[in-house]
Amino acid sequence: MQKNLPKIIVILGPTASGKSSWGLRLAKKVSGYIISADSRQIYRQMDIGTAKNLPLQQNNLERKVDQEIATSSASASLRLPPRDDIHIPHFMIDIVNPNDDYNVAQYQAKVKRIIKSRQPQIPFLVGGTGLYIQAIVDNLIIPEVPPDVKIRTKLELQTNEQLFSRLKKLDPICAKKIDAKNRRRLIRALEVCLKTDLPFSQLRQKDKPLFNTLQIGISVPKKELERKIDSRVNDMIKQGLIEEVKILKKQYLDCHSHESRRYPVRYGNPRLKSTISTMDPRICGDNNSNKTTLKLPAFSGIGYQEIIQYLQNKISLEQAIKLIKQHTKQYAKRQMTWFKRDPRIHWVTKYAEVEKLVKDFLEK
RNA sequence: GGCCACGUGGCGGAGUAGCUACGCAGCGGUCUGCAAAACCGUUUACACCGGCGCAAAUCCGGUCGUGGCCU
Repeated sequence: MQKNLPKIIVILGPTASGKSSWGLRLAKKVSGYIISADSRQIYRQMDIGTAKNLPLQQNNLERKVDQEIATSSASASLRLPPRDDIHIPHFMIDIVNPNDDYNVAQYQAKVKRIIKSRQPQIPFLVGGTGLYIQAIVDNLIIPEVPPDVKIRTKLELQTNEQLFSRLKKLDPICAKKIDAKNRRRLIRALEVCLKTDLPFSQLRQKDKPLFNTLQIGISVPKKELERKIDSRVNDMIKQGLIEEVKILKKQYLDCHSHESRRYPVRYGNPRLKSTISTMDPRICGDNNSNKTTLKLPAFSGIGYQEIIQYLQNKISLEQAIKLIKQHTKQYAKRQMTWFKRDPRIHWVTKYAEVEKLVKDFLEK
């Protein structure tokens, strides 16, 4: 344990493992607060599909408490006895609109600021987006090269092979490690090389850690997790996911009022003749273009893509629900693949274990 | 009962004699400005029995099964 570094506690795990409720319980216990580490809860209006219910309850609580304070005298409210429904502040939820771009760099910067401003209160970083968590825990130095439309537009014209051989020249080390067929990564690597005249591989570094971190992973047996996912998805439908998506679709995807995209998008392999390339993929989500629809990052979220397909009459509701469940399970698996490689994570199965870990960590 | 068609891996779906189809799912993995994304690797098959052929998922015969039409 490094001296003098602020402490943070990370609660991670696959979707539906129960992170939010454990995080909330812990935060109440030690009067901490919560920072969501979830790349989808960032978006406003996407509540049901991103399982935001707990944080939203907390927000409502906040309003309620505010009202109580407003209606009672200040001194009286300060003396209110401790109650179970105390409000725990939640951060990094509802911070941009669904048609905004968002990324790790922005996330990292903002979270650092929040933690700093709240010291010495204990933050609980709760979520399942591995990269976002890593950006904070390992203090990743993300090359300060924001996405550049011009460069990306040009690069989008080339095939994977062309991109790769170019990268090989500019940054052989990076070329060795990169997925040669992953255009998104190829383009970013080239973008950084071209803008900085430095190899991307040299810029990807970790800075000195900013925090003393306790990472807790919630371990749920596979079968049980699958059950939880199934029932969570059923609940989402009951809670009105379809209605939520309808509203979003109408507002952001149907043929009206949208600014042009910040960067161009090409679908599929440019060598194939079926490839479509366009500068504004948000054109009319409806005609045969589910891919187009999905180009708004927020709408690539599980639960949203499938319901949109359903609303476009491409699949039945049953199929949509089945797909949501399937995709969620696949996602959970990917999350585990990511987390597995970090040996610092303490995997636990029972809440009592977590409480002990936290207690020991805070006493150190 | 008769006639016709079809029977390929968990599912979809090519292949009509000699070489891994493929897609999805499953399983494993990658990950530094879109990460619930993007990408990579990979297991499982030719209904059954017999025949012709150097060689059969592929041709012939039969058995079983499925679907359709007819009586």
